[in-house]
Amino acid sequence: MPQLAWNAKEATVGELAERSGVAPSALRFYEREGLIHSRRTSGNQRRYSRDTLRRVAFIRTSQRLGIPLATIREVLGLLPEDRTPTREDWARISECWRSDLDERIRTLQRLRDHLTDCIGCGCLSLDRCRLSNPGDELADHGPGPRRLLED
Amino acid sequence: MPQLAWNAKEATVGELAERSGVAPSALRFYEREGLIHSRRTSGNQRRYSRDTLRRVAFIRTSQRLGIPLATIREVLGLLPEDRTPTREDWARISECWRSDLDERIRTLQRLRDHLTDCIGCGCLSLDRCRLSNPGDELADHGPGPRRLLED
DNA sequence: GCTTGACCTCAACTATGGTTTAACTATCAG
DNA sequence: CTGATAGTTAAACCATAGTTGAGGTCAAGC
Repeated sequence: MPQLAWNAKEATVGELAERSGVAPSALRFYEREGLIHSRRTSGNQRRYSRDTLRRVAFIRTSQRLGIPLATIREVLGLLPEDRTPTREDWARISECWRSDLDERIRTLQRLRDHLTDCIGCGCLSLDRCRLSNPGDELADHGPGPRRLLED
Repeated sequence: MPQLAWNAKEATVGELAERSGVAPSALRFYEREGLIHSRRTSGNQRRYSRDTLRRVAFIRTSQRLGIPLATIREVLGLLPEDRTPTREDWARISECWRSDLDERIRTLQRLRDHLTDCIGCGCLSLDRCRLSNPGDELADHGPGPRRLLED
């Protein structure tokens, strides 16, 4: 059984995984992607400082809001590097997501209203229907599944 | 220059692509995935009946609403197979997306409200914050990017 | 000192929604 | 009949967000 206590000392991947509820493979992936950082022991094992737990919490929460990792990484870059982030620091960068959420809600509402219209007229045709016309107000750029309904 | 007129006769992939604004590769992909169907000529080339254009329009529109192809395929299965779908048929299956959209809008609104609370208290911590707790009201099942914030 | 469990890296695989490329064939206009 | 254009297939590749497995190392308890 791994040591769950983590008093003022560093954590291993396993410990951070247990504390955060995030799989070790995911933590290594986040590190590879530059979202979290670690010190290495002489034997090349990861050691995480205590504020990494909050960092991981922020990442997971942001993902639940539908934010892609690349965007989360950018915003994490706004945290101060010279000191441990304070509650105000976290609150400040959390603000970044609000306008994003507002925007997505508005977009979905517009789409729903158009859909209601289009069900009424039964159109859903390429040239007549506003829903079918991407240039109208939405555009998904590039292939592959990325952010759905992004602006 | 391909024949853009398509009067009461069948269309090739290129023609359907031009009319629908969807790349030929995507149309072949949709066919492989069972979302559209075609007749084959003696030389193994695809020929699409005219109502396929509307089918493709429905697919693209649904994708713009954030519906995954697998779900779109299921709903397309509700169309009558013995006759060309009428406007009422299209309107009927379009209804399927409304509750889906409503649900997603409500989910995003809940998340936004929680976020506003959490910015206020600056928490975003694993055990205290409602946003960080997946079992609460949202759950993303399985790995990989699929529907974001689905229910 | 040895065994056990946890760690390391790298590569391959999952799923979604396609695009791109290679090698080959069909169809049509002149 | 020939050449251009458009079609065919399968396999490989893109991004996102990881997981899984192989093969090897580290650290701690006994």
